[in-house]
Amino acid sequence: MSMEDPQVTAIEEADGADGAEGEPERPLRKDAERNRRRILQAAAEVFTERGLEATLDDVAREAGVGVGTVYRRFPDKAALADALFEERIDILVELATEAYGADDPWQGLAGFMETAAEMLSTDKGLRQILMFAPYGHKRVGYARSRMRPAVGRLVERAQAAGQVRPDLGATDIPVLEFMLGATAEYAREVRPDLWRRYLALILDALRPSRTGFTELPVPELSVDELAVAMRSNPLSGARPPSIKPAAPGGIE
Amino acid sequence: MSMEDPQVTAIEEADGADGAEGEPERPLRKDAERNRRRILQAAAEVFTERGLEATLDDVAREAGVGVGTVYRRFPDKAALADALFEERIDILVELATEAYGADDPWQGLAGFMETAAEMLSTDKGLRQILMFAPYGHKRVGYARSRMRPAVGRLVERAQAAGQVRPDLGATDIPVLEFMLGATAEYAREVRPDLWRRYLALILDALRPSRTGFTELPVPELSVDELAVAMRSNPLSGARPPSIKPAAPGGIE
DNA sequence: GCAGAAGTGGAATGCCGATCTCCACTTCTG
DNA sequence: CAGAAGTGGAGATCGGCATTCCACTTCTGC
Repeated sequence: MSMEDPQVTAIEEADGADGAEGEPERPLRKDAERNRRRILQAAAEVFTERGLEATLDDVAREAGVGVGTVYRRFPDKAALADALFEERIDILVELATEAYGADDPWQGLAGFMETAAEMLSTDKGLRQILMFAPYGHKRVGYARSRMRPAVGRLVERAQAAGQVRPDLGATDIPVLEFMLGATAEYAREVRPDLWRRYLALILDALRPSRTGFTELPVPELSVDELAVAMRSNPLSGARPPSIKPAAPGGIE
Repeated sequence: MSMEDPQVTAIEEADGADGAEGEPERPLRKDAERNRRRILQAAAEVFTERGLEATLDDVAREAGVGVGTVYRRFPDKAALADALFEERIDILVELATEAYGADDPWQGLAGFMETAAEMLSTDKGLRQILMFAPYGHKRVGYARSRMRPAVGRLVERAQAAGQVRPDLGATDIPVLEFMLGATAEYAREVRPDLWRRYLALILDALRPSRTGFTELPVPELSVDELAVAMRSNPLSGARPPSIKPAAPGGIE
């Protein structure tokens, strides 16, 4: 039993993501409430787009408020991110569960993989939270514990139907999703949907055997696109210092 | 036009990777020479292991010299990295070329993909230089321009032999290698060779059709391993501040 | 319509980690 | 053995970011 309905959207209802308050209610002032919503809204935009390395100043600017205001509502960055992604993680878990309802076992699995990849590739913040769990260990751990059996069932059912190779494991799914997410990020600037090509490839790999191959939904990267993807990628902690200050001691 | 023969190995011959000297020679003092070699050696170790975000202090410590000494030999970090990875990039290019010599076209392609993935998954610095090109644009660009046709030939030959699906493009190969490299990094602490499992999967995907499936060489990640991989991953700029200094006079 | 509570902006603070410089000292070489 | 070459490593400098603080503004209840 969860203590809160997981249906509520983070944007509208999350109140600091703690839920261990002695005080039941304390209606915010009208303007404050409006600002709180703006902040969540802005955080959604910024974290989704640029990931968790975006600063709270960025969020504040996007929201049109000062940083102080952000801190008045959320104890720290982690709390904000946590509140924000709660909903999305729940959606993911729900997807895995629902997919079991599909008539065709293969469709259930493949469809889930596609939808999940779709979410992940759109949402850099979600990707980071799920893949690297920098914040919200509890929430993510909980989500995973619900996800695991759901995905497991999905895989096993498809295997039992002879639609998926028997040597595939349940944990392969998140790893494959990780690969797709990484690819999406890599190609984001040139081809935001390149991951679909590789999902199709992977799905072909999951079949126990096949005659012919699935048509790939997206063309390969051109050589130039590949070059741009490489260059434009802001990932990795290894960036050359923007501009080197010349020797400072020289003149005084 | 490069002003130096790209064949020279970085460790033994690179001298600062500049090449714009008026002086043709200036033999280093014996101890200096020894140190220079130690530095390259240490850099190889450190950058390979921890990637380019390792600091020059790390390199210096590993080499058993002071940072100043490093700076005396290499103008800056980029120059050191550049000198260091030159050789490895060349090896990669050579591999692609050699693979064309294989009798079986499929073996040529598959073997190249495996060897390349092997190099990439072992060497975080190489991965970063190739995938994200933070330094050494010129060198990497040059390497790519030689790699492209070699890989293209490899793919086309295998396709002509009916061993690879015809909708595969040459640029798919580096992208797939990227995916494998990312996976290797992800699972590094728990299972350094997990990428082999996914390479096998991908290779199955590349066939135009198949009866049965290749046995996967490495078992799937256990649930615990997956959890550890997620948690232990130092990637991504979004780390929570190690310890928060409490507010002075704060309660709790 | 007003007092004071609640809320606000954003400059300022503090922290951290990284690169690169500087120079008193050590080691080599002729 | 003198002086040139080389060395170490402390610390100057930079930049970026989370978080705090407080003078000021806005709302709300009466």
